[in-house]
Amino acid sequence: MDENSQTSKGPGRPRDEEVRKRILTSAAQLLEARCFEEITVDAIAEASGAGKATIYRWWPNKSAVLIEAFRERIAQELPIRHSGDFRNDVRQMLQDFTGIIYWGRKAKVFRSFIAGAQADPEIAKAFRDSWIRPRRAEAKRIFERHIAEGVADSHLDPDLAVELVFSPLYYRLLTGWGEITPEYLDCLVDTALRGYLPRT
Amino acid sequence: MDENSQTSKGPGRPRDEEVRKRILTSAAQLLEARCFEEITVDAIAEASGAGKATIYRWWPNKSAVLIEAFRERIAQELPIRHSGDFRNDVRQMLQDFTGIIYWGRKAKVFRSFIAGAQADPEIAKAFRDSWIRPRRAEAKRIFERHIAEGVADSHLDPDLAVELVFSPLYYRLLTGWGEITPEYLDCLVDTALRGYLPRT
DNA sequence: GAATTACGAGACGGAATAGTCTCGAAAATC
DNA sequence: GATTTTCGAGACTATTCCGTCTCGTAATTC
Repeated sequence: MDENSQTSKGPGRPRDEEVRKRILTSAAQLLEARCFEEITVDAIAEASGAGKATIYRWWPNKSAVLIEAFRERIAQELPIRHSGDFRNDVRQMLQDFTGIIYWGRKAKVFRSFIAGAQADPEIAKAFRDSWIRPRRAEAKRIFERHIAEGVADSHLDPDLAVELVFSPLYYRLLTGWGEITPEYLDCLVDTALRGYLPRT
Repeated sequence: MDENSQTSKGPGRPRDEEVRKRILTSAAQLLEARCFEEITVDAIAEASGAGKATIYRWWPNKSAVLIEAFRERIAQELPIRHSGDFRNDVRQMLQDFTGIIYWGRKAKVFRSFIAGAQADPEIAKAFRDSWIRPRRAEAKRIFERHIAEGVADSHLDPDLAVELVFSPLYYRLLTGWGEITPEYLDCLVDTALRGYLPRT
């Protein structure tokens, strides 16, 4: 953040932004294969073709590199589709989400990050800020929309509703109890949504 | 398991079962304070007053000690109370559960174990077998009972119902998003159970 | 009492790795 | 061209910790 301002200040060779990007890309790729603890600074250096000293010139320590790699390369936007149908929207949302954190290439990254978060508050905060918060906000909007349209119960707390449908996915990802299949998502949506419809 | 049979076989000093218990107790205590990776065999030896060689005579490696400590000292039974009232039973179940994994002294152990499970399938299996499976079975019985009595919907899948109410607790434990308060449990039960009542 | 095995204490080997430092070359300012 | 800073490469320091081994002692069998 502050380092960038030095880039074109005084004399001396300017810092190479390309190197920084290469390091982040390599770090993100390593996160897809190994867990947080298993990734070494030497491995990041070798994979990116950078020197270790260069890595430590951009970041204060290993965690900082991996956290920024997560923020910039992993936790990207997840476009939310709005079909108009309540059940469809929720179902689609869960499927897209599962595609990223469970079925996809990056599933290991999420497991690894949540694992790391248990011992390191910095990692926990980064995970919440750059992944959970935006995802919750998007999902909440869907529920609010359907509540406003009268499709969902007006007494429904959209925050809680989001939490209720998404947490089973984290549960299965992290405990390994049961698989997440499309059929499972169907059951999940059916069961959860029954309580969200307006009372007759 | 097999070692025990040697205890009173041939000549030589018999193995001291008390030492084994002391080691497990110390390991369990250490789990309450530090995370899985931070606990060293030396620390277990020092805390229990045992020699390192003795530890390695009982277990093949560090993980095995901690896993057995978890199984024998942490994941104990959680008595389920049955009041007869559907909502009460579920509410009480969630509260007792939260008391152990979130509010209690042992909360760190659970976070640590689930973290460890992400990188080590042995830990994952131990956690599922000695904690998740029995807990799910107990909770399932409660739902089945109320389904049989007609209080809960006959179409309700008890397994899925259990998963839906418990996973938000794991979610908050592991992500640190939001606290688990008694009020939160109330909302959770209210919202989740709305979908579980018989259709009119 | 001879043989055998477990015990506590702790030395030891061996491997891994975070972060620093050194070096010569490259790229910028003045 | 002198100076300054970054770069890649990798040596180096310092630490940590698992698992084994040794030693003297205690407990048990035969």
